[in-house]
Amino acid sequence: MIERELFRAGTAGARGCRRRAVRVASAFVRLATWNVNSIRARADRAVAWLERNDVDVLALQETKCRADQFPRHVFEAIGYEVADSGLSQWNGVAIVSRVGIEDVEIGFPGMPGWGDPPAPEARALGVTCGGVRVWSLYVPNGRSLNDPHLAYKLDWLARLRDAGAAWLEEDPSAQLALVGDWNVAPQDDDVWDMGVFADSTHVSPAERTAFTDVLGSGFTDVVRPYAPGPGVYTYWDYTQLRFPRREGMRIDFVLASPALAARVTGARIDRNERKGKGASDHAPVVVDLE
DNA sequence: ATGGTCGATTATCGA
Repeated sequence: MIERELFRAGTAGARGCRRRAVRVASAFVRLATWNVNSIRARADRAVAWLERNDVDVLALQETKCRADQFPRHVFEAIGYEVADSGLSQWNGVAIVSRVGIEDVEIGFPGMPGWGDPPAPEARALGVTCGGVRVWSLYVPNGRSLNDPHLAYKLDWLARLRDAGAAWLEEDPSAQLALVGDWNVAPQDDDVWDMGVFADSTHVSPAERTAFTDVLGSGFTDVVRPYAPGPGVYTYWDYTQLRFPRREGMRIDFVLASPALAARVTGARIDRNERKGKGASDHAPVVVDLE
């Protein structure tokens, strides 16, 4: 981080200039994802968190606002660009970046829809930031094991796997990040008590297989090695005193392509951000790159 | 005690 501050401040000496030559190819170093549960309710908190944590690119989920309602100005005021999927009052995602945003794409190729508008494609937003393709994803909630929303969720994940495989086939050296709220707890340790989830979504074999299939198409969970369980979660229900009781779920993930995974130097889940009045029910997940 | 809490849109619904 010291090197990086020198680089940004332009105060590095001759030795720093050599570092700069190396750093040019690595346009950003800190990537995060956060289900904010309404960006309007959380704008001040999100801005304070960004500044405190020196984050370059932040993918947001559950923005819960139309494009015209997104509080762009508060992010632009601190030097971030904003891309917003903008179509849904409920399921929207966004990406804010201080290293620029290019090639904005709403919805991934083959992404299935659900019913009528508000547009289901708002669940996925792809942008390129500093040579890294970042997808902010809000995977559908299956609601319950017999609900047609679960079949939709499984289809959605299967199509995402297909898209991911196609991107990597086209360019095996691509730096791709699939980040967001996956609404899947892939391992038993990713919930506090499997007994509670016996007949619930998020832990069903079908959902876990769908998630694992995305990994199988060439992606890696780059956070788990730096934040191993058990007892490590990214979400705690507002009800039932779940957070103080440490009863949560690990359902937010950063999946990286091989070229991007090779750049990862660290990761953490910011559990502190779940504390206090005005918190989202999800914690931010942060990945450092070199 | 079969709820408990948020958020958005308006007495419910989704998470």
